[in-house]
Amino acid sequence: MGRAPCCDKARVKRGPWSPEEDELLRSYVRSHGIGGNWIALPQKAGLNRCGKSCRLRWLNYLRPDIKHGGYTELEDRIICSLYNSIGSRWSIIASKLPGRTDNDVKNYWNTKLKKKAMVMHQPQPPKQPHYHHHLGAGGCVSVVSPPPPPPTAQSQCASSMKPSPASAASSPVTTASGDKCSFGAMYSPSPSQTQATTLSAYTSVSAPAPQPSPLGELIYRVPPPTTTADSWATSGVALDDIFLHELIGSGGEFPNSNLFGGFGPLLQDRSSMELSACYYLPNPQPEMWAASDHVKPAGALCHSLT
DNA sequence: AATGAAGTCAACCGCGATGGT
DNA sequence: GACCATCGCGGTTGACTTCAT
Repeated sequence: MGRAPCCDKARVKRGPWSPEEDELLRSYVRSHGIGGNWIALPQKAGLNRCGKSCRLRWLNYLRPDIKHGGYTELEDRIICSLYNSIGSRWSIIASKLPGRTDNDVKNYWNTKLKKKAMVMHQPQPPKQPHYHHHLGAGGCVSVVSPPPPPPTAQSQCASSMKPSPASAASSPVTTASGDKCSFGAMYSPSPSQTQATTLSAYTSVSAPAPQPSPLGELIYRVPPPTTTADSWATSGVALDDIFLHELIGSGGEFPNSNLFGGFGPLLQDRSSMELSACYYLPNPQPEMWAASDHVKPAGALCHSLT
């Protein structure tokens, strides 16, 4: 037995919205607000549309602060980085991009960014350094071997081409041992790099912080690329770490406690912890691990990514 | 100019989450 | 706790546009 439809599909108009319908919805929302009930809204607004359709139209198109197209390189990086970190959680990703909607970001990823990454993706050359990871009890990793070459935008994005498990919030990379880790783990900078970049991102900027626009804050935190060519390579490395912090929340509390298995509270003390990676065990529950140093924890496993 | 392929994106669908009763 | 209505999300579809031949 199927779920009852939200409205009588035979009686409501479907398909593209006319300018008249747009104006009806816009003017109704302007004068009455949404009123907390999208299902009842169409009738009140004089629209022969399903409530869900009205909601979608408003959120994705009619809202006054919506931006369409014209994605900047920074937005590309944010999308790729967040996709690497949390997977296809478009609403979360879109929330970091003022004026962008989840639908828009999703379309942009599916039609442009993903393809770009696939085209650019090159198989790893045989002589790759092995990135040894210390696996803590929580199943997380920290890079302790010499850092890999700086990733390019393409390589960073390309890793996202691997399908994400539906329940895990990232694009996993399978290690030699069969465990999975996020791309951020693979390309975490060396301890000194991480520290320097993270410190730079959080504390070394002397200019006053901009106003609370999420994107503004990100711009503030991410060191601006010096050239177009190195833009991804220089700031992309740190982006995952920055975003993971970002996701934990400025006060240390994780905005979505389900993400990363609710490990946010462990990460409150930034001064002594380095957020190193997000690591997935065969258990699909993703977990965050904050390492206070880079010494292999007792009983930890060591991986080589091949 | 015609036509088919590929790309784009608004809109739809169905499901899980959430909140009220 | 069960039930119901609604919301919000991610995946998918299909109409339209652009490109290549």
